[in-house]
Amino acid sequence: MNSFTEENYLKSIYHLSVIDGETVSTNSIAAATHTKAASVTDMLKKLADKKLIHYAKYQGVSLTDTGKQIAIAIVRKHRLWEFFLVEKLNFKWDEVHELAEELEHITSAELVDRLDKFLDYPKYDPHGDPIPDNNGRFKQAELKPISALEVNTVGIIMGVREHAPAFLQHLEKIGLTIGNQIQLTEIADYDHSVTLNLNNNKTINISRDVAKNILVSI
Amino acid sequence: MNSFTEENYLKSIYHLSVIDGETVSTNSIAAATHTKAASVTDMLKKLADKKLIHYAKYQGVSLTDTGKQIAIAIVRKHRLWEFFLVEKLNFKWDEVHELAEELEHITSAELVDRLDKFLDYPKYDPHGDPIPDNNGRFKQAELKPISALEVNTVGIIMGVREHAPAFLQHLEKIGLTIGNQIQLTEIADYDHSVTLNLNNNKTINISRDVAKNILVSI
DNA sequence: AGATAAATTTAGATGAGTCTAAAAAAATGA
DNA sequence: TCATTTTTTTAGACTCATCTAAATTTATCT
Repeated sequence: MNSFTEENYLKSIYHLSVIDGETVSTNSIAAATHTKAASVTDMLKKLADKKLIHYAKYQGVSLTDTGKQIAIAIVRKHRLWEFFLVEKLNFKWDEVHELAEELEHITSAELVDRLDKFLDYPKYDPHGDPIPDNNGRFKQAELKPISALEVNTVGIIMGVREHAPAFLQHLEKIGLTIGNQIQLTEIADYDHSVTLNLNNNKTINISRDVAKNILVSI
Repeated sequence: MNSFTEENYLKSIYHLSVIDGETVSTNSIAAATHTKAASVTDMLKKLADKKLIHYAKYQGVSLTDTGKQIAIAIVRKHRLWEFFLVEKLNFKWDEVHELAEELEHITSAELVDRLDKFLDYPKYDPHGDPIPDNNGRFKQAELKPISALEVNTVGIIMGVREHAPAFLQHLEKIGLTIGNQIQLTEIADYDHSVTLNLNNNKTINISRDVAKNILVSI
């Protein structure tokens, strides 16, 4: 079996490869796992020995099929537990990420599948991320950050790129959450901040940084 | 915070002190944690430094108030998760112990209390063990092993002393489970095996070893 | 291309938790 | 009681995951 730590490396490599493309750098893994590059190198050798990653010195890494399968299984667990925490235990969406970081390492595959059934096979977690099925299959809906929309575009908020509680609490505070319909009415030339019309007729202004981290379907 | 490993030692010491009385021996802890006595001694020093146990060389150990509080919190989590697994995810009572051994180490106290509420504050887990409330309080019902009953006594099965899947599966097989009413009709002189009448009018015979591990209220 | 900067790897050390083997203390029993 | 057995502790070593500091490789820039 793979240790808690090995699982976290695989998960980080997976997430980074989705964002940064096929191969992932040692430094980016160090940043994601809150460790130092030297520690990452040690672990990469170990994961390569186990044939969970493709690794050539100085060349970055990518997951093998087996490694990817394990990573996706962890992501599945993480998102199902998040859904459970919000839907059944009434946690708020900004409270569940840390908890799911622990729960995702519970080993039993049987448990995950039963949890999935109990929750009635949800397709998306509370942050709008797709939940892989028990074969690891899922489709990422075609989403764009608000920062990439043109003026007058209408969209529905489907997810976020940033899961930090501070960010999610900020969204709560300005009145944005998953499912909201928004229309982009203006992009400021000066700072690229964005003005949105909500369908409760309120108008709000968000910074480019915030706009980059909110994903919509159009 | 305390590590996964430290928590398991505290839990083991707690369980052993319930069975064996106030102070617990190094060897019994080694057996309970599947380690060697030398490893236990090392850990006892560490737990004593943290003031979680009272420890004097060669004299056995007992939990401090703090240590006991932590141990009971772990027991509470273990039993709540077992209840969840059986009641909500439809696991069988012999399947949940191992899973709960992992789940009991999830740290959040908030999570446990919300789980408790979600489950509607259950008083007993699937094996009949009492679930401590969020102040660590619980009452152990007055239970006797069947092996301690006299002939003709009627009782209701309330719990088991042994949680190994093999034992629980054996009970399933011979038709005994929690809530069953039984009447002890005979104790064999030869091997102390016991004959029981169930309230479906079936009669079964169980060995003394099995009788010692089934707890009834009379 | 050559110099400098950045990224990565190696070398050697640390702490947690475990082990075996040997020493020390406590319990047992003739 | 005192010799023997059992229990417990000490001593020293190992693995895992981490670190810092130094060396090496790759990338970048003029």
